[in-house]
Amino acid sequence: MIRRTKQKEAIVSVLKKKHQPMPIEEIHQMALKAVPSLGIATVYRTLKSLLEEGCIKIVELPGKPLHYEEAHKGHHHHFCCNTCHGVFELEKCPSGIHQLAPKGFQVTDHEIILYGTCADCTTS
Amino acid sequence: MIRRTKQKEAIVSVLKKKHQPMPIEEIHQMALKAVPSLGIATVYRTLKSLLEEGCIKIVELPGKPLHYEEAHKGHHHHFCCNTCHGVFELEKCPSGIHQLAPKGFQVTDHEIILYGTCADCTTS
DNA sequence: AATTAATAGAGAGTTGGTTTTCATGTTGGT
DNA sequence: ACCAACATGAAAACCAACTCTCTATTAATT
Repeated sequence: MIRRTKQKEAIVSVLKKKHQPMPIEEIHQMALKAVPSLGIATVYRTLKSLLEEGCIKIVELPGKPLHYEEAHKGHHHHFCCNTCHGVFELEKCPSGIHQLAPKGFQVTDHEIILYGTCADCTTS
Repeated sequence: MIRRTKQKEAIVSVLKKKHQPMPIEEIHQMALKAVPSLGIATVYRTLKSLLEEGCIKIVELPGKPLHYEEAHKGHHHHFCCNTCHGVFELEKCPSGIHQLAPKGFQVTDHEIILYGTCADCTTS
């Protein structure tokens, strides 16, 4: 039987509130505000079960730890801020990208990552 | 004084022959054919100095160990084969990608990765 | 050929991220 | 309120990638 605990609720709540992919460490930091005793192992365990339930999904970014985001969003890509290291979602996705592949190559998926400075870091 | 050793030559030769980004392990495997006693530490050391000399550069791919490729190539992106896990270079790069960013975001760089099946794996 | 200082190889050690262990605490059903 | 099962927290263990340490080897100069 699966139980309802304040730890789980805190973690899920963090992911619901921040609409950006977050690394484990940041999820832990934010959830600590609700449950100060929260251990990192519990964050790992909870994210693992949320993944298995299909509620969240993993975002892999080169050279960064795994990030997690809610699963119910449509196809999209990401922007990584080189200043604050935040990861933001991009709405649009250019068509025709698959044509970049050489002849004979079958493309099933693609990833686009933009790097630069986010709006907040640009103005400040 | 910097010396010319068969180990270094073997490693450089591997990178020169295979025109694809390779992970350390694969570089080691191939260079072992020329120098059977070659230790992995030497591969790391040599790649590090080649990086510092600017002869090679790092290719970071989500969820994969660092790959290395020769540095003198122009701007390009990569294709990852889900079957043989080889990484291939793409020649073209679509323009206008930077316009995917939201207002106020400054884009300085971008990464595109295609996933699928390479020509060899498709036909066999 | 001898010298000597850079390089190599083997294995130990480190690092960052993640999982496991186990004693303790908590939840939900009775 | 009680109890059994599940969940938690802390620390240890784990893992893969990478670096360091130390002794032996070897390239380049003499």
